[in-house]
Amino acid sequence: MTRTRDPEGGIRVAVSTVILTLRRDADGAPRISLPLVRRIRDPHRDAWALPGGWLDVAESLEEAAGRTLAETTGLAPSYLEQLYAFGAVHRSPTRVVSVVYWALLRSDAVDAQSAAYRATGAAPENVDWFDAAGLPSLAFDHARIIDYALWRLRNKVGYSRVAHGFLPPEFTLAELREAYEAILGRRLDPANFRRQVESAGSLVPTESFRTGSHRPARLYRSNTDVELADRGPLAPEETRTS
Amino acid sequence: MTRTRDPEGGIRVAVSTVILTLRRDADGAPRISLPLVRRIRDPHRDAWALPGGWLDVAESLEEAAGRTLAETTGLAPSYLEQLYAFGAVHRSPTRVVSVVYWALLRSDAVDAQSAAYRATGAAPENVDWFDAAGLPSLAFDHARIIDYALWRLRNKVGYSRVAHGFLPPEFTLAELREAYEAILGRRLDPANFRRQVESAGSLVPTESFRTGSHRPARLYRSNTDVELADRGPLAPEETRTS
DNA sequence: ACAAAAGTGTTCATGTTACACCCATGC
DNA sequence: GCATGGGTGTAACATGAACACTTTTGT
Repeated sequence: MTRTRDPEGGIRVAVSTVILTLRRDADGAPRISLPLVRRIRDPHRDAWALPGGWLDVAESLEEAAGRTLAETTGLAPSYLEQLYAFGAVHRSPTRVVSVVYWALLRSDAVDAQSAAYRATGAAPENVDWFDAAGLPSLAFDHARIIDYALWRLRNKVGYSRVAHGFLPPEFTLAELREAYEAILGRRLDPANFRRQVESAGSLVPTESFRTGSHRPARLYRSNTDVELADRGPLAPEETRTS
Repeated sequence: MTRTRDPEGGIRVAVSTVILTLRRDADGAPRISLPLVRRIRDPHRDAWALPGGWLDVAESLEEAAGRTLAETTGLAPSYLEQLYAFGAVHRSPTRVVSVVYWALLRSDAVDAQSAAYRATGAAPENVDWFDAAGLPSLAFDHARIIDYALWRLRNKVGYSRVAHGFLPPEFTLAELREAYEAILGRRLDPANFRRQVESAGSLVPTESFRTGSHRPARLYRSNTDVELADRGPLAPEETRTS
């Protein structure tokens, strides 16, 4: 903001979002899954790309992320965080700076919305869900952006409660552990996992139990006194759709 | 990138940088210090602001950060990382999305450059250095941006080698510890600090010693095999000025 | 000799990992 | 009854904080 030359060089600002959820595969194991949008115009026509769009003058970055998220999935995220601003000169034929967010969706909400779309036949067009481990070839630098989002998720799960963003309000410890295992890509010891999350103080036990197989498992709630992740001094105006 | 309406709403992209270094105060204790620029036009004329400028069509975000950094300090950073993209609608009278970076400068390089400026009388105008703990009132949302940068630095120092970015190629463990202490704002046990950084494998002992007071202290080098911080899958094109 | 910083050793508390074991349910 | 996941106990090990102690210099 100290330069004198004309700033307007035809740089456009786009906002895209890496939307993540857990879906169970054929074996019943949860996998990280995300929606992609098939592009209907050049560049990269017909290629799969991250949901996103141009930033509107009247909306904040986070509002734009929430908007395209709703347009793509019909849902509001359980967690939304800015990932990175990508601005390499040649990442698109025209000059575009993409501010990318990443979001978590509750898997039960995704399933319910999918069922509703099937019932009404009103699903968004050109949107499909993909297993994060088996993505098609993607437009622009979106493959690397997704890699980075998954890396951030794997890191963040170690020092925050973001994994709760995948789960409904009540869940068993096995379900929470399965979420961690899907994110980290490795099995966790159930006994040690229990003690770690219990001592973290982020869980509130309920008096309900999930029955149906073997010994019933106690249901827990997320402790809503604590945010899913510490955003530091980033005040609500910048981190909330408000 | 899926929307149909006209994208061009007069949104401009600025790049600013929180430039951090260590300077010794009157007592000889190192303090985090940063350069600010006095604004010469509205909005916020005469207020202090972060160094920055409009993003040029032909330069990447990181190049823009490096450029304003050089314009402000005459130096290249020892560490440079994107901090956050700020895009609240009313953070400026006109619509501006600011992609903010944070950078570390070696304190010896800053001192040398200051001396050179004094010798030649060619110092950049309207630039002054401030102790991070005693900042004046700032333009826009820049005070909060600096808070966030300092928070990020404090966090990152715990799981990376970023503190080395403040120091010359050779330094004593006491100097490294002083850097950590200035960042964290608390004293560290010299004995435990030594073992922790030694076992981290990021230090290479030399055969030289810093003499002059009491028992000579061994000089160390940073292990250049490892980056100052793990940037994950963000490839060089996005993280380097190249 | 003494002060002060460099550097080593030791102890205690805490957290992590591995794994043995008991518990409660569906079948 | 027995298989299976839910849940508890425990020992081994790694990590970190606190602090006593030795070493080496300048004065």
